[in-house]
Amino acid sequence: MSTILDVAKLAGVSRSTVSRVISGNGVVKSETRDKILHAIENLNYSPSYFAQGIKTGKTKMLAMLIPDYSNLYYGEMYRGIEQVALENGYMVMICNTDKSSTRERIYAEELRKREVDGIIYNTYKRNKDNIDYFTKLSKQMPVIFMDYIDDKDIDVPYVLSEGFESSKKAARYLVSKGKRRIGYIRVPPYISVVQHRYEGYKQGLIESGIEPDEELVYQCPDNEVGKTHLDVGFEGALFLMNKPNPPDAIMTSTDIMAVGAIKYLNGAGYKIPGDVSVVGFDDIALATIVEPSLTTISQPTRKIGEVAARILLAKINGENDIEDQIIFEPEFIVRGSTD
Amino acid sequence: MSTILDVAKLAGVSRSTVSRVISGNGVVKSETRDKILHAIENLNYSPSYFAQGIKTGKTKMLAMLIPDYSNLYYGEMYRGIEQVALENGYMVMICNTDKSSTRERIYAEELRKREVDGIIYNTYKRNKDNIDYFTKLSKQMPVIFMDYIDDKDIDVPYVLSEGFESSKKAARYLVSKGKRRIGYIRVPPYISVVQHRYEGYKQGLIESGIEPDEELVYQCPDNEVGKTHLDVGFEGALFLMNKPNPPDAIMTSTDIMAVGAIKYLNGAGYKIPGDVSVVGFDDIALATIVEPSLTTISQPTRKIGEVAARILLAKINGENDIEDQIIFEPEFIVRGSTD
DNA sequence: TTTTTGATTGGGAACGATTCCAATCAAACA
DNA sequence: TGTTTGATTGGAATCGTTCCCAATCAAAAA
Repeated sequence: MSTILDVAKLAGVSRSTVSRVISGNGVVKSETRDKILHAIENLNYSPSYFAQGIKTGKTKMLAMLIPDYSNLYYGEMYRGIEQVALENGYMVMICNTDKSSTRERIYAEELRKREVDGIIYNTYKRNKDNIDYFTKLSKQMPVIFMDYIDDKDIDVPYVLSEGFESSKKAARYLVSKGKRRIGYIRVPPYISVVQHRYEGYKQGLIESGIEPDEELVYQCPDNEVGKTHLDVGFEGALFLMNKPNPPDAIMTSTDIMAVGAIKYLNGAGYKIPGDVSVVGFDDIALATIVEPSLTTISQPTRKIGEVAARILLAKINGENDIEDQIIFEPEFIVRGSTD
Repeated sequence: MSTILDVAKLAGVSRSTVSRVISGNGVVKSETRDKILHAIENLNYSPSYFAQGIKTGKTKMLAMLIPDYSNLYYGEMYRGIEQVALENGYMVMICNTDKSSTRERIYAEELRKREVDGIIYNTYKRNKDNIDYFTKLSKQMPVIFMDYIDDKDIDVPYVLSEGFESSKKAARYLVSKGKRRIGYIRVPPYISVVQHRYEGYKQGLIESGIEPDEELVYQCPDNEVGKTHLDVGFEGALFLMNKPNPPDAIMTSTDIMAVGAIKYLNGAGYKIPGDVSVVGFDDIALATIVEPSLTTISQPTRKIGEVAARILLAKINGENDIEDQIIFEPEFIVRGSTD
């Protein structure tokens, strides 16, 4: 690999001048620039990230923490992030935390050592220590919280989709379709958008004149590790449908849970949506693969990733006055599992 | 962030001595070592990857090129890689090439600049130029080809699953179940394991006394971009089932294609496996989610990732005499789509 | 023609480690 | 007691950049 010195020699100038054209800081006469550009071309030179990093403190590297690689919601978000990153000469490191708070910390520590320029933080457990850790971290370097909301005035950058109004809408839609016993399968109420979805569901029932019934809500136990949303959905449906007075519709916190529920319902011989309607949340690709296809609330997931990456890059570039708390409006999409 | 000099000062020794305990090269008196370890602890010091990298030329970073993030086969492989990497202080960068040869090159170029220590190369198109590029690259730095096989004596490191024998077995199984018109949905015959699977299918038929019928083979057109295996499977099933004399079983190159086929068959009202049996290849998680669950040939995908990572790390550490061409034997798993 | 000015360019220190080589020192040997 | 030896340790150069500051140079002004 050739160095800046080789380029300088070939172009007949000094290191400094070459550095100026590479980094774009400072002026260089255009003939000189051309000579240097030529030399760079000839030598197939590219500056060492190490040497640059040691001086500038920038790695041109972003990290994305995700709780579960196999949840393609994050895959879709990643696509948006990757696109923006690549356009700007950044690379993205995916850190799969497997829903473990410990692994979040291990990765955070590793990322600190590696001095990544920014962190996109997707968490699942919302462990208080970790939230505090990343909140504090966000004062020192660009960090953006995804899908995290405690109250809207919290002092960290975030990007998320609104969940309350859209869930309310879905619940009301089910009622308008003649459903009366609408169940819900949910993850534990960690402070998060997921809780808002649940609140929206309840509010939707109330506004439709139906009293929410705790009997129709299945919440997966808190402490079961290694269990996927798919399992939770399956078990939730099994649990709810075997009640003395089972639901005629089921809403869930996420699409994957809805797919799990559909899997149970199909297997147990229920007709969807005849016996039971199902509504998910996210609109992942799987939503159109399952049979019947899934009515869901669609987040602009890819867009969310893009926006998060842009905010991060802006902050890295020192633009601190940008808007860094963004809430997207999702869209209710009707498919076969309700109609 | 504190530097090695801070540690040296606090411990009352020189930079060199601190460096010796960090890198583990050279001897240090155990009392001195303890003092230094204490100082490191106190200052929460960790060496700068930049400064280390500039001297050692090592980034402690691996890259994994994958053609499609949403194909969870790669997700499972990644888990294996990640585990080994993390255990050894490495991080893995996932590079999603979206099946584009151009993007493969863009990423390769970027990775060269970033001087990653090793590359795990999953490709889809097997573009000749790129194969050559990575083959040449593999002479200069650790690169491992995944699922790639032209002939077994090719001179690059690789890890893959055998596809011929297992596909043969699956075909024979279908015949033993009374199926006679066994179709196949496949991707174009780029040099690869996928071709071997197809050959195995044909051989299985021949050994069962059935003449392979080209009419029952659907090969997706070569030039359609943005089309997923899922789409191919769907279209393949549609194509085959609407022939004058449709198949009574369908095998596919990959599970995702099989899922696409199942989606069509379900939608069109065929009974699986009564009217048509379906067999996939890979055993991804989706295989047990679809209805009916998918009979398939199971690769030890995670293990494959682990082994690939270990080979890479060995090479990085200069162990060049290790075995670096590994072939795994997959397992035939019977589920609802055939029984 | 000499001086001033602004545009370019070069030189050198710095970034934070690693590593070779020389220096130190105490114990062992003669 | 003087010398050799091996174990530790320190010093200095080095890796490939960036960036401040000083030097150079040509054109414009005097």
